[in-house]
Amino acid sequence: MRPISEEDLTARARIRDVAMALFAEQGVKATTIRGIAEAAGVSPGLVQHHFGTKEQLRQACDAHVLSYLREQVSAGVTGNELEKPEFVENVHRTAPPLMKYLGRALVDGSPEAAAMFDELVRVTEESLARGDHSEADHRARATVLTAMKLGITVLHEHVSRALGTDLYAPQGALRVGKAQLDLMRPEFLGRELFERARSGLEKYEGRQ
Amino acid sequence: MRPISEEDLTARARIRDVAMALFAEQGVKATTIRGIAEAAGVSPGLVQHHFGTKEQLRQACDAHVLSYLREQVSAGVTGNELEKPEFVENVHRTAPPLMKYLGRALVDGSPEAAAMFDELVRVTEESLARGDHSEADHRARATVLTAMKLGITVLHEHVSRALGTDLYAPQGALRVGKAQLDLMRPEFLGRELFERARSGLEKYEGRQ
DNA sequence: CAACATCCAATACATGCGTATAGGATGCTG
DNA sequence: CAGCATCCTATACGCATGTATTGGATGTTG
Repeated sequence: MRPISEEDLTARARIRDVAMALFAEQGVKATTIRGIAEAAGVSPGLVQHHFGTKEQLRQACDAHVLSYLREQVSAGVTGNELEKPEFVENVHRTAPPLMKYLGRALVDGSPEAAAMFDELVRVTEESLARGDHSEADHRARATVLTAMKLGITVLHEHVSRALGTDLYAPQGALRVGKAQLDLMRPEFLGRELFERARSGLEKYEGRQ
Repeated sequence: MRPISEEDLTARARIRDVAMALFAEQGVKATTIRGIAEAAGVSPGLVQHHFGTKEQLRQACDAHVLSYLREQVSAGVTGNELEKPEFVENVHRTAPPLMKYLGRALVDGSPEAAAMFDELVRVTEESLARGDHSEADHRARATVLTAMKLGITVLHEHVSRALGTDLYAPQGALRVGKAQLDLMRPEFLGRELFERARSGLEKYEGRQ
């Protein structure tokens, strides 16, 4: 698995990645085709050649995060890749730009991002209902839970500033992860999953 | 206290309110002066006459939410207005657009909104440190707490959709409020404040 | 080698935008 | 009533942007 540098990527992929970064930073409307082209080191015409219109480029970005996230989640959950350090390492290197884009897409009103939000609420609700058969408002709890979780992503810039550390750097992610576990009632992750997460974080802490 | 309808407001205030709503919905860059003018029922020139440039209009919106929020918070906390139903009623009628704007301003990169985030982190951290003199990472907990809380505001559209109810309608706010209390460890609000919040919500529930 | 598809750059064009400017209507003040 | 400030509209201008078009360079295929 060779390290992927920017120059190795095809122009098309480079344009897409740059577009995702700029969309995430400035929003779709404030990002220009010319700006993307310049940042990617190509001509504006090439952007158009590969993606047609700006809207289609945005959809390509949406599709890319969606497929990436589904892929990694299924690899991490169904396949037991989570234990492998190389998997974790790889995720930590490639995920941040995608997460930032997802956060912006949620606010900018992308249908794909909205669908992903709904899906997260659904699986969270199922998980909650499995552990607690009372008449509690699982839908509301699941919604609040995913909104809070994603809220940290959406507000990553402010979180990083308040922390004095980049949220997507190891120390930042660690502090935020532990704080989340501290603040949350353990029941809602399932005691077992909760402990697994805590021990995972502490093992990670030991490595640093 | 007469009910304030749109027509009672001066043109300047009407423009500001419309601008806040459009900025919140679409973002600053995607909102046009002409769009604001049309929605406010005035000419584009008038927007310019009252606020100069689009950037100055944005700053005026920032200043307005800031002063409003500080005013209401101080009235609710230091003054004991929180018990009065008319105060609560008034807040519930006027606050939603301002909260939506604040949420968007945090993502769009307004310095004022960032300052408010930092201030919230600071007071939250002080509150946490007051109740717990251990060596816990109060800064991280405070940051995560405010990011989560504001995250619900920023993602209000998705929260409302997942709930099937407007977050800023009474039932929606109630469900979300209760879910937040359910998910959070009580220690972090302070036991006393926690119970006060819960009883307040339930009293409110009884009214509906 | 010829024909062609693909990748890429350069130019041109129409549109929508922020803003500057000029002028009209209204109400207040001396 | 005269002068003036304020509120408001209409028009115009310069600029940036999305996109269409044209043409060249490169590799691929028959």
